Amino acid sequence: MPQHKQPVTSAAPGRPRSEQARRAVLDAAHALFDSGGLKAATIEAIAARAGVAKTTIYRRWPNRASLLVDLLVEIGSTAAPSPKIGNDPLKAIRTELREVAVALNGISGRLVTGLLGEAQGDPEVRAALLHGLFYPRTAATAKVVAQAQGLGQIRSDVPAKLVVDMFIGPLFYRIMVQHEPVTESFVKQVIDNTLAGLRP
Amino acid sequence: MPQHKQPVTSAAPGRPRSEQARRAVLDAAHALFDSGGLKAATIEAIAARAGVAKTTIYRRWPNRASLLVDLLVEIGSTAAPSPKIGNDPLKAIRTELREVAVALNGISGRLVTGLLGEAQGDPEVRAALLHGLFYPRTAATAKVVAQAQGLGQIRSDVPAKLVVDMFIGPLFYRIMVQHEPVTESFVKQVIDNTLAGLRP
DNA sequence: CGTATTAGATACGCTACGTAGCGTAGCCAT
DNA sequence: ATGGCTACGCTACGTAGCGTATCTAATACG
Repeated sequence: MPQHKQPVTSAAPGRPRSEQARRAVLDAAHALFDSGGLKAATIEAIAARAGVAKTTIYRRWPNRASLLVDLLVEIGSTAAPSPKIGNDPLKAIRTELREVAVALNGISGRLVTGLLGEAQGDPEVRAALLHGLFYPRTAATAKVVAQAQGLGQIRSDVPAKLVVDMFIGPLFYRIMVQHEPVTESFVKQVIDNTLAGLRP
Repeated sequence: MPQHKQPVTSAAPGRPRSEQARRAVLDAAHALFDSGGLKAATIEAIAARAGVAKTTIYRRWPNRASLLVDLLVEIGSTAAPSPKIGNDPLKAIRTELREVAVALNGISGRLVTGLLGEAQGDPEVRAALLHGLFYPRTAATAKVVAQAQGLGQIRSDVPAKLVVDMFIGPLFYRIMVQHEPVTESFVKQVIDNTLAGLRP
């Protein structure tokens, strides 16, 4: 390991990046999206509001979508932390889905919807969304499902990924299309009726 | 009924709108979206390709999204016709969902995703999508579900709309996020496992 | 110090939007 | 036929936002 003097986080030469600038940008983006939706959160508006030059933004993010993905991941991970491993997987799943529903009903839902739209034409945005948000969360939930399968609470011949999508899909669908609201009772019914078909 | 001479569709004064122009526009939009995705289907590109003036487009549609919604409704209604009422509702549901999956895997899926994204900031686009696509289709499917409930194939205490969303949701979710493909086997598994929890 | 890099501030070229005005084309009623 | 009305294609315009280039000042390290 030829790493004599350098600490693991070797300080880069030159002026370091201002964490304050980064925060100001993300906060400004958050506020703008909150009040005016996706199309209000332009790079120029964000820069103006954050008191930051456009170039500072472009030094950190290649485009608007990447910035908003970062924002989404930040919001999403605080709003709905990964499910904790307990001794009652089914209960953990219920809690998790309720939290996801709450998050989706908030800013995250609109943001995800908008970004997924933009991701259609931009593979990098799609990749950022998948790796930053969907893969980690799906994996975490799938883990709990697998745990439930180990305890014989869910049939083991059904792929965990499928189960996760059966749970999340209906919530997501309603959030995206907005034809019906995602209420607590809706979440409960989806869980109950889905679980009924998955018991051994 | 004071409508002596006039036919029901009284001819408007002035030069009538060219149906040919309309077709050319929609076809051009279709082709452009097909090859280059949402961001390739700009108004200017569509106008150029259709051999039509930009103003002609703006005379008919208030913005790009409305145009594309019209296109989507056109594609969607031909690609996946409304489910036919047969004497085996469960089979009809399976057929319907398979067709929806095929349509979503094609152009419609990308188009819907993109438009739903744009619909976030534009209530009119959202309304157009709901009334042009989602409401009619959901209602048609819900009807078949209700029929199945009448025959005792599906529990009657579960709202038909909920059942529809439990079926469609997972497909839609995968199409939107693209974390996993929507295969025939996936559709079958969703249907089987969902139905298992909905039987009386 | 010298060097490297970021920060802020403009300015720039580009694309696309949506609008306006012009002259022409087509349909109807007089 | 003619006049009224509207759609059509064309061109040009002003605006918004993107992403880049260029400059000076600030901030770290050796």
